[in-house]
Amino acid sequence: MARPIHPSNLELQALSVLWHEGPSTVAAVHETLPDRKDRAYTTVLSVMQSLERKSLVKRALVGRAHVYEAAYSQEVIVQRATHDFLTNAFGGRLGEALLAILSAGTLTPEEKTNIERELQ
Amino acid sequence: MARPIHPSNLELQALSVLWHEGPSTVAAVHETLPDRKDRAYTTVLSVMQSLERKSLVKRALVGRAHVYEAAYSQEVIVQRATHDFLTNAFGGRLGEALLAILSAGTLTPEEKTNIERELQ
DNA sequence: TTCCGACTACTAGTTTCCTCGTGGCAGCGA
DNA sequence: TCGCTGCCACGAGGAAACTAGTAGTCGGAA
Repeated sequence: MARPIHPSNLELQALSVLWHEGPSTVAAVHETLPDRKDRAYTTVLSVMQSLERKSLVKRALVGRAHVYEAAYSQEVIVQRATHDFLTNAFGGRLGEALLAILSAGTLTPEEKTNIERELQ
Repeated sequence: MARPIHPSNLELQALSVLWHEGPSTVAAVHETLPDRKDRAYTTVLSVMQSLERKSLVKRALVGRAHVYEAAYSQEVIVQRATHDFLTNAFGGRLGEALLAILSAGTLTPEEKTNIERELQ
């Protein structure tokens, strides 16, 4: 069982909640999913269970609720997803991808300086 | 007819071939798909047919072969895919996404200056 | 004790992808 | 004319992904 298995899009969303909010209950993830789509509680629960099956999250009992925690860092998981995205949408052309992302929104000044530093 | 429908990953790859190589036959796309996975000719054919069903490509008969051409520009289609990627993998955080892409490969100097210009 | 609310386990249906095989047609070379 | 080759239409099948309902458990309130 080795390598972290590729999470699906919705699973990725759930993971991104865990990375940014820390360990969370199903209910908390349900509230926080970034695409804000209306979903049943049990739908999110199923996603979390699927993540657990893939060993992408760990689970702990806290009080009556189960608290889920990402098992791998964002860097590790997202690297693969990024590579796929690059290949699928841009045929691997980094430059095009960066421009597309830049035009998808705006950066805070400090993000901007981060990027500029990274460019060197 | 409305909105261009969301292409799947493989469909996106096929489109990226059309955008970069221009109008192409199924055989040409088959050769050129960026992930270089081994696939049957008919698999790629199916993908192209699916794209046509979604009106994402146009088809013309040239000699005995059908030549496919993207019906929408890369910008239009990729914008949506980029937004989804951003939401799914980064909860919408542009900065993180940019850093992830930067660390996925290297830029040519001219891409680099393009990006820097865009940053302003 | 009993009942209610919060949670999870289990299960299942639908849809979309991805994959490819089969068969048919048209042209070309012998 | 016959057969081969290249190309497409059609359709099928399996695997995920996404969705959600139902039933069961457990703790706490009444």
